[in-house]
Amino acid sequence: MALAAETTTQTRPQRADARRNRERVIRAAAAVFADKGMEAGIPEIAERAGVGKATVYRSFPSKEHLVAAVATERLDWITTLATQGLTDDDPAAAFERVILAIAERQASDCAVAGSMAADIHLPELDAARATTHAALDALLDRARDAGALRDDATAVDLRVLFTGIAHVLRESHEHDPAVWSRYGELIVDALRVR
Amino acid sequence: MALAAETTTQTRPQRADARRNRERVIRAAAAVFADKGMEAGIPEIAERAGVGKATVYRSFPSKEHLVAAVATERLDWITTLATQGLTDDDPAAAFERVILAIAERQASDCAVAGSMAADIHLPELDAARATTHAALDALLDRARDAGALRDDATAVDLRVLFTGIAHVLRESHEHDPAVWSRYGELIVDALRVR
DNA sequence: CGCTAACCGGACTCGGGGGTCCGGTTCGCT
DNA sequence: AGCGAACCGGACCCCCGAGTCCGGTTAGCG
Repeated sequence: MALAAETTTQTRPQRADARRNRERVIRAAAAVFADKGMEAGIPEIAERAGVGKATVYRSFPSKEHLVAAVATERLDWITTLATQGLTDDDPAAAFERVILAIAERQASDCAVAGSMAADIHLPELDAARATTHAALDALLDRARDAGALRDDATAVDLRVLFTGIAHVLRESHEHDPAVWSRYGELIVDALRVR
Repeated sequence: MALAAETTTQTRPQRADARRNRERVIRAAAAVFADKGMEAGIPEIAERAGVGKATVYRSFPSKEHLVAAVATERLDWITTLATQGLTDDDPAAAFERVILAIAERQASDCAVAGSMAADIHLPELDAARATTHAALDALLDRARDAGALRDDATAVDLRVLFTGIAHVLRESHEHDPAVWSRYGELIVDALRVR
């Protein structure tokens, strides 16, 4: 019975220490991915969690599953942000605010862009991606209908621009929020109607 | 004696077959890098050149040297393009034309963006990069002075936007010139004055 | 308290890419 | 043609990260 709802579906009861370690691992992974990006290694995550590699693989069958878990959190965050933006009175300003908020967070958390860029296909992650994509498209549509964006702007463009820029800035260890905000502006300008 | 000037400095005379293989390797590398990006492996390049790995390492002490050789060619091409743009009557149009030309070539040659993104520091390559950077900055300055670009636009922005987008599009195996031209436009729009 | 199932983690294998070595071959000068 | 130096490439080494195994440990129920 004990079908206590967890963050993720938990079919069988586990021991308390196992549950605790799973949480430690996912926290450590989020921290490491935030610093180094999704390409960070499992050994580093395990060490940061104060745990052996095997323990990581106990809760997450492969590295992809671990990445997916963190990425899903970030995608859900973006979805919430974009959905909130839909209720804003000024569609163009709402769009800009959302992009800048994402860019700002990315300054201190590489996993934001990483979650959009990850080339991983697991049901959980695909679903989160689809939801985020839909929310962003809605945000774009509203701004376009208000005459603020170019006709062919899509959420794909957003992903390409944002994850691309993020990739380059991460390699140069850029963490200055001002720089990130500025590139957020550039993205907005790129999609704005001429 | 025999100090015949080569493309790259050649201190000692080599045998003809060695010289021929060097050329084959660099052609193969350019082709592979164009298809797969600078992260392609040496084995693949050697095979494409019809040569063993060791022969690759005979002419190029490390993979970085090989990448640098191809990257320098591409950077020189960009430099020529940008320099020609400087003589154009319309600074804004010249800027746009150059960006679009680069984007168009990138559609079928990943090494263009790769040459700007490569995190390699060899004298030859650093020099080429500096020259390209200067030429692009001059192009930007002229367009800005004409009132076409935002005040803070730099060649660094160009590199960040272009290599970033290229990175994402390469991963999705995008080779359609139309798509590339469109992203070229987006880059131009991003840097345009509002 | 005691016992068993579940869990833990250090040590292991496996695969792939960069870089090197040596026995056989070829160039090219005489 | 003959010969030595230079060159060729298949086989090898090393490192690093993903993923697995087993002997020791601990939770937690009766």
